[in-house]
Amino acid sequence: MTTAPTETRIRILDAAERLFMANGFEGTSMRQIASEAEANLAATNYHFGSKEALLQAVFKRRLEWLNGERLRVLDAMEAEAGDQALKPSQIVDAFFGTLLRMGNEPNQGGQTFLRLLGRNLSNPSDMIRTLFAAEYSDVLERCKNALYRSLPEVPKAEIVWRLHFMLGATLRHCRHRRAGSGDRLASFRR
Amino acid sequence: MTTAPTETRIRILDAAERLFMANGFEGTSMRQIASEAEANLAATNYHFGSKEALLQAVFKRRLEWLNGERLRVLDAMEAEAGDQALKPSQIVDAFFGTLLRMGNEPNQGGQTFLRLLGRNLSNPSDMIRTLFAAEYSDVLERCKNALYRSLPEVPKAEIVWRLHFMLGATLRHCRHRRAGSGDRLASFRR
DNA sequence: CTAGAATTAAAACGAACGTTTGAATCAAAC
DNA sequence: GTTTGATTCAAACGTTCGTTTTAATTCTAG
Repeated sequence: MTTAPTETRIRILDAAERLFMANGFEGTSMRQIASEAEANLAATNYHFGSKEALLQAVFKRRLEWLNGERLRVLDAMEAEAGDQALKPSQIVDAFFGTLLRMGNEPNQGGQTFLRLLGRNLSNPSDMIRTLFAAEYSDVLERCKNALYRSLPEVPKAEIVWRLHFMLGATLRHCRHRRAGSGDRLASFRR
Repeated sequence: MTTAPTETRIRILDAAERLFMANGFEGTSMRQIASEAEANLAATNYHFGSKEALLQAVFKRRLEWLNGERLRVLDAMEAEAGDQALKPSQIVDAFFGTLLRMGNEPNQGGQTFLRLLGRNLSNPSDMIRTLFAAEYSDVLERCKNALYRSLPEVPKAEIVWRLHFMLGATLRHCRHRRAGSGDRLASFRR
């Protein structure tokens, strides 16, 4: 299926991620990206096809890892819980905690990506919106079901609303976060 | 000095304000602005000289009104207070309250402008930064001095820091505010 | 070794961009 | 009624953009 990512492909992804975050999508040119990645201009279109597809790939790389990690955390939690329902705080931590912990690991582009995420999801384009719908459906469905089971007395529609609000608050946080402030969950524990 | 603003000049300013807010500076073209303002493309450069100068004019129009209003509020407060120092809450309301009340008046572009403000001041360009330094110096100096007098026991450097933090929080609020939520000061009274 | 994928280089494409130009239009002042 | 200055208009300018093409080169697996 997908071939192993090449060295240049990764350099282009990293450069695009950083430049999109710093200057926005329209404010970044393919020539800037190629130059920053020390790659040829044609290589960007060779690997990704178009500028929009490159932005998609930037998001997809991180979201695949992130949502995979979320599912792995849920797996571990449910294995330990046996047939008991998870605690709501566990589910919230699997979903939001995993996201926020992404920005803590040094030597990673997680910090840059989180801010790019916050920047682009405030006014998402149709493209970004559909990409997220596809990429998030699995983990979102699973978290919702876990919450239904964990909070049987709360109407399902209410749970969906609460998730919406938490997502909005988290994106707000991502958009304005600055590097090096330590515990990313602190602002959610008050 | 400055001639009375022409009808088209105002239409261009309004259109630019709304489009810059919706699509960002790089994401908005002069042709879009001219079309939305039902003006000729050349009229935009005739009235403002360049795209950057147009963005500056968008900010300047609102900031001149805003800072003038702030000074008027301070004048009225000090006239009533006689030779007594103003209360800190009064100064804060003159500075931040006036800003936030700007978005409450219907039939005005204040709401749009506040969000444009929040959007552009998170990563301000050099141009925006210098414009703000010039436009804000008067009212900021006066508010700082009023706070020094109002809080003589607090070190001046500490007052400056607190102002910085309040400005940051306010811009965060402006960036994510949505229309029609009523009292703009509610989130500051908790 | 060889075939195929990956990369570089240089050039060009049409489209859209910000900007400029020069003539046409209009409103008042003389 | 003509002149003057401000404003509007259609058209074009040069530049940059995303993208494509062609060819030559390097890397890598069978």
